[in-house]
Amino acid sequence: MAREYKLHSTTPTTPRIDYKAELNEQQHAAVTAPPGQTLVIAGAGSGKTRTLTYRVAWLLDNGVLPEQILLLTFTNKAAREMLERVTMLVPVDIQRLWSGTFHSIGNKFLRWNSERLGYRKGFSIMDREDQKDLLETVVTNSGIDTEGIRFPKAEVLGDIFSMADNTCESIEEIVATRYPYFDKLIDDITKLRKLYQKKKVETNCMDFDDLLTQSVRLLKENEDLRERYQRQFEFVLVDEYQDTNRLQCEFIEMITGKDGNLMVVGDDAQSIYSWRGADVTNILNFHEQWPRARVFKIEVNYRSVPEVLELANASIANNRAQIRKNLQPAREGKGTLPALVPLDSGSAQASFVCQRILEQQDEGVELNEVAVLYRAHFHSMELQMELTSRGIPFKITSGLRFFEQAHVKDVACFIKFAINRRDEVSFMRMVKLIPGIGGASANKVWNEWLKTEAANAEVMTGKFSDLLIPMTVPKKARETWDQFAYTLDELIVDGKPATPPEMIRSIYDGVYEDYMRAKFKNAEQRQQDLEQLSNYSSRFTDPLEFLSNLSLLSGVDTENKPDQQEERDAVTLTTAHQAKGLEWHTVFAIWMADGMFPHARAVEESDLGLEEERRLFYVTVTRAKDELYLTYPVLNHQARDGDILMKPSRFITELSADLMEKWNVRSGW
DNA sequence: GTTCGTTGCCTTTTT
DNA sequence: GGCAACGAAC
Repeated sequence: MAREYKLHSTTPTTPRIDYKAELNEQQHAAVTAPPGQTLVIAGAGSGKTRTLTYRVAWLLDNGVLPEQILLLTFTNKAAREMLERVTMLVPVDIQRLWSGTFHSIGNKFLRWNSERLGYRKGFSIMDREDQKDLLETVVTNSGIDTEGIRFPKAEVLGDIFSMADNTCESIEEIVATRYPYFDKLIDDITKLRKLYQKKKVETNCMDFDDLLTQSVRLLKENEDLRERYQRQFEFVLVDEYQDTNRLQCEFIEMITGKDGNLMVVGDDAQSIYSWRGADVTNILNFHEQWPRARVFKIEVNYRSVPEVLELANASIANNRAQIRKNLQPAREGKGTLPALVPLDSGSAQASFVCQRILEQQDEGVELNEVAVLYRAHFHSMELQMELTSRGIPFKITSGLRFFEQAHVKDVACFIKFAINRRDEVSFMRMVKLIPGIGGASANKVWNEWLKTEAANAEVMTGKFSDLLIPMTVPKKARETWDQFAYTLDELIVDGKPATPPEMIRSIYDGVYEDYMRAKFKNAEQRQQDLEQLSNYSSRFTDPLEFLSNLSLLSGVDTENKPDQQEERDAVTLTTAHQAKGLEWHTVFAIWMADGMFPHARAVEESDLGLEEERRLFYVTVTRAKDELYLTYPVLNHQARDGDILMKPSRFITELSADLMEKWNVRSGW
């Protein structure tokens, strides 16, 4: 006979949450859905994050261990925010929970198991620029004649390969559908892809897409790993499912298993990443892949006033491919309609936005509650200048992320090379910083380096300087070259890498300070960036982990900003894409002119392109809680063609005029 | 042959 | 403002 024995928990018992009281009926149904496969269709502003958060809390509340939960989100920031909210509901050590983007989770798997794929330990991660550099050398060494004909540049090749990876289609299919003008070059492109893949293994580097393709390969080819991970991750949750692609879908399948517990949450009306290979059919045909899946809908919008929501609903109704939803407002109307504001010029538009922001501030709206959204980064230029000259603080999600800035990448390439001594891209970047060394000389020293033992050894035993200084370099470069070699010595102490902050200090003091002063006008500003980088790095003892985080997290500044900066009251400037999941009291959507939004190129592509632009417009307007301004300049001044007459966006003209109020703005004198 | 400054052209969205 | 192509200087 068996005896029942209970082990008392040393932590206080989890407080039971009153889920019924804190959630609406639809949310409650999704949160407490039984195990199995679940699709949650959640409209804009319907408490999608809230639902997922409570789902995680509910699982923990029902005895699921944090380690058994895998939470996949679109950005690392979203994962962090969700986990922070979970801890407010239930006492749990969120470190134990697995959460993050597909790439960061894939990276974790690969760090443990890269040898099984023919890689060495401690591979480097290449960003798009590194990828481009490596592809350039692959093309040059391939012997393929790229002269005369219109041969795709390295960047375009990277896009083609990436698209093939993410959609799990062949090069032939990708070229046929997206790059028909390269039709005759398919053989060359396919050959280059093979060469590139080989080169990545040789240099022990992975690009962003490898983090996923190789993870999927790893799980497909190794039954033991597949079983182990499937057993561990009892509950898999996926956010923003409408923006997943074929490859991510396979990843989910591998990690969940045919009968696993999977909950995906998304809104097909907000699918805006097809250009990156996202496939709306993932969400539209979810039940075909998972026949026993339950479907829940959440159709109450808590965010926006009815006036804003009506405009959004009317707009998205023009799209054909979608799941019909009936999004209902929970809030009371205010009686003011969204504003349609034509302005004379781009600068008038900037002035208008600034003036309205100041007026709003007087009315008690904090700057944190105001955002300006646009289709493309360069749309914000004029506004940035105007805001600066008026002294209105703003924070901008810029085109370049922290890690992508030249000076940060420069410093990182020293660390990368010191750790992965086959990292050709980093080596090249590093030595080309030396005055007098360009591509040709760099190639020569690289080939010499490859012949040394240190390039192939697991651990670095000798000194870099002993190997590098005897090499022949141009006379002009000699002195700096030696200095570089000694700097590298400081990065590896007794075969062990120094700590990240020590490395950064050595690189900066040893060589980079001089370089930066000579090269950049704003050296002061960049020095502060590196200071911040060093601060950030101090939390890591393993440089590899530091580097992974640097390339996979969206940036140091968002991750580790001193409170003062983070809390500072400021207007947000962002692209519509990056505004995903966020909300503000007042939203200005600027450059709402045809050709700008929708973007001219997206319209040329196909009907599908236009529908995606409309979904992006839908995302834009549904960010507004109370006030929405749609502005566009009537005249667009261009350096080459002079003034061009602009028409309002077709997304505005196709709407009934009584959904908004037109403002006639006149300039003062 | 190699490096480096100058000129002219173009500008979507990102993990 | 960023990048490729071109041409001058080493």
